[in-house]
Amino acid sequence: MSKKISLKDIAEAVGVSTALVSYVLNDKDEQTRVNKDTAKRIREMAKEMNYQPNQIAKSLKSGKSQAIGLLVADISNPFFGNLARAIEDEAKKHGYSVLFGSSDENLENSQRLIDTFINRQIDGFIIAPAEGTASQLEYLKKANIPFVLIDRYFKDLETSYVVIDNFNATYQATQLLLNQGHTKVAYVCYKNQLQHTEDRYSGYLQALLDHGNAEDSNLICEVEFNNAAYFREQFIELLQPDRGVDAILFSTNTLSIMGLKIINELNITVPDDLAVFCFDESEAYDLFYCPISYVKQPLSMIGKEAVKILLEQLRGKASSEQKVMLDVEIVARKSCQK
Amino acid sequence: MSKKISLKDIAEAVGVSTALVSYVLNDKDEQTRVNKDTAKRIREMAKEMNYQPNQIAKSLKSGKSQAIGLLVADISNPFFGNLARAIEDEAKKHGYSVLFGSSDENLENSQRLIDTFINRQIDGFIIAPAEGTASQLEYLKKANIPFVLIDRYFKDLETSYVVIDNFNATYQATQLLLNQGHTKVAYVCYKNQLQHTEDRYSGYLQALLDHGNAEDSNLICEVEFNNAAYFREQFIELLQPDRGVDAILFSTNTLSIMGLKIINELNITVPDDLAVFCFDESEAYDLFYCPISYVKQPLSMIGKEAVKILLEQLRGKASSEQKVMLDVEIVARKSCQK
DNA sequence: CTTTAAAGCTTAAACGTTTAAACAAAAAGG
DNA sequence: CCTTTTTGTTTAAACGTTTAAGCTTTAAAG
Repeated sequence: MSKKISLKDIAEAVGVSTALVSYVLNDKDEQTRVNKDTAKRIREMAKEMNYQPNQIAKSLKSGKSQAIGLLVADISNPFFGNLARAIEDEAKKHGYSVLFGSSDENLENSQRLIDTFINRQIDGFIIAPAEGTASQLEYLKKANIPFVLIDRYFKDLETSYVVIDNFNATYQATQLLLNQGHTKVAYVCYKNQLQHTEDRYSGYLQALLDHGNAEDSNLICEVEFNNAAYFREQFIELLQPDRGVDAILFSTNTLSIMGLKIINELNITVPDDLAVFCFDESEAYDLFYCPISYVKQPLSMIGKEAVKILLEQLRGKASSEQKVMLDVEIVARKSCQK
Repeated sequence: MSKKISLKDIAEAVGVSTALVSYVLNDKDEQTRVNKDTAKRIREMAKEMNYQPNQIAKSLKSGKSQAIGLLVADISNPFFGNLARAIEDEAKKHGYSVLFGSSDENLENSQRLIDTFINRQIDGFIIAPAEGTASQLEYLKKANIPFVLIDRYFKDLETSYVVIDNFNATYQATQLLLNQGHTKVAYVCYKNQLQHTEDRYSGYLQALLDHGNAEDSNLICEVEFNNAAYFREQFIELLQPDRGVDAILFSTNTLSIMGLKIINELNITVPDDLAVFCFDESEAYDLFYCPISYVKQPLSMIGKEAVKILLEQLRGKASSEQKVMLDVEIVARKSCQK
């Protein structure tokens, strides 16, 4: 019981052609008028021999691999892990498998993964695109390979995407902090050209302006990705008493966690010394001595929608790009109080 | 620039047979004495036409898909997310892609994923096996499909695996708590038949005994997987003052997190009212008001080793099963002090 | 009876590769 | 000059499917 069983093996065992076996096992025996008895014998033999169809051969014939490629920044980041899980579940429901790859926000990694996945004939992509990958997406478009962006998108690129309303997310969070009476609300973010980064900043800024506050570069802590030392330096600087910051809004989960650690180190008390509003979910938010307020993204919804849209495109209902913008949930807890 | 380019297209463009193109693009032009000039023309044309080999066709021919299947309980659990990342990186280095699937510790899900992956002709598995899946693994053995277990293993099943020294992990943690002067060290674990569950319990128990304490069922909180309500009930029961518990050892990361939440809810102070020792890593351990002690697993090492072993098996050096048991790191911090 | 239709099955090509074997032409050896 | 070797290339089969088209045999219709 070691060798793989093929259609041919079944055909020989039953004494028919492979065509007939194929018809029956694909439930096309009605349309192709296979004798009921023959069909039964084929089905029985397939079961007896424990036949497992070779998806590779099917794929080669059909040109469809029934697989989708998931490209994220880092699968070990729970944010992407949760997205991956939602995508896996939805894909599985429709008979699709998921290949994943982590780009680490790096251009070449992203390109290599795209190439690998194309070679593997994946039917489509779900991508959380890294900065500067617009040209890679252009290429996919030209090559007619369907894809859906998640988490991030490009304003000047016509693609399908499922993102959150980033502007509104930070707008609401900032507004909440301001309404609580905080006067110097700082903002911590990554320095990059991605649209969602800009949208989040705009939301923060607009809330400030609408509240009668002026834009203040002293309140902004903008750091590079993957540079913990630089973050530490900048963030500690932001917390110096002379800056007078009394509230902080973090714009991603990684920044939130890194920030909270330093706040603890410096023995700053939340929310008495400093109010805090974080982004995304983390077990840590519940376990912090002061329950952390956060912007909650509808991760399962994002994953589910992305798969749905991708499948529609695969099925040729590629009517046009679909752009979905989902609302976030503002979870306000003790950490943002005055 | 929409249609896929095949060997045939290049062959026609250059005016040679597909065989020659195949030889050249696989760098076999030396051995097969292809004319240098022809080879150059083929290479140039391939580049010009942006040829991307069809891995599906290659796989069908070779019987090797250059893909491995990763089966975990839940990819959104950071523990598995981190393992997945380590596995992805190591696999990528050797030209392998990774398909993943979450079983949710469920038998049928596990079987379905295995079947799907076999259909897809993955070359081998890396599996964190769910309870009761021994027979599924037996099947893989019989079918000669290479696999390596991670995190868990079965004592009476000859397989390759990469796990931690679970006995030692809980032994050391328990001993540390006892040496600090805690007298009633409770143990929180899942109720299942998995070997690592038993090993961890044995480690805890042996430490108690070696310290002159007796086994005490009042100190054990054993709960079912995926039943938060039951856990809450049992765990609160364990914390009742009359039980006199002064320290707790959690045996997994999910139990740790759930437990800490309830400890917070009940306003129990760590470590004054109760010492705590957790398992695995979590951002929350650093951000808890009292830094949490924990048993740190060498996740990248586990992932890396698992891939290495699997690849050795794939390359036919299937000398015999390889069993790797790695040491954990005991990170003792304030939470375990008296 | 003959013709037509229906039922039940097989043949063969195709998907994009790989690779052993065959072949032709040119070069070398005698 | 003929034979052998070398060089450079093509042919064709194979991997495991799918599926249009063709082929028998039997049944129905006239």
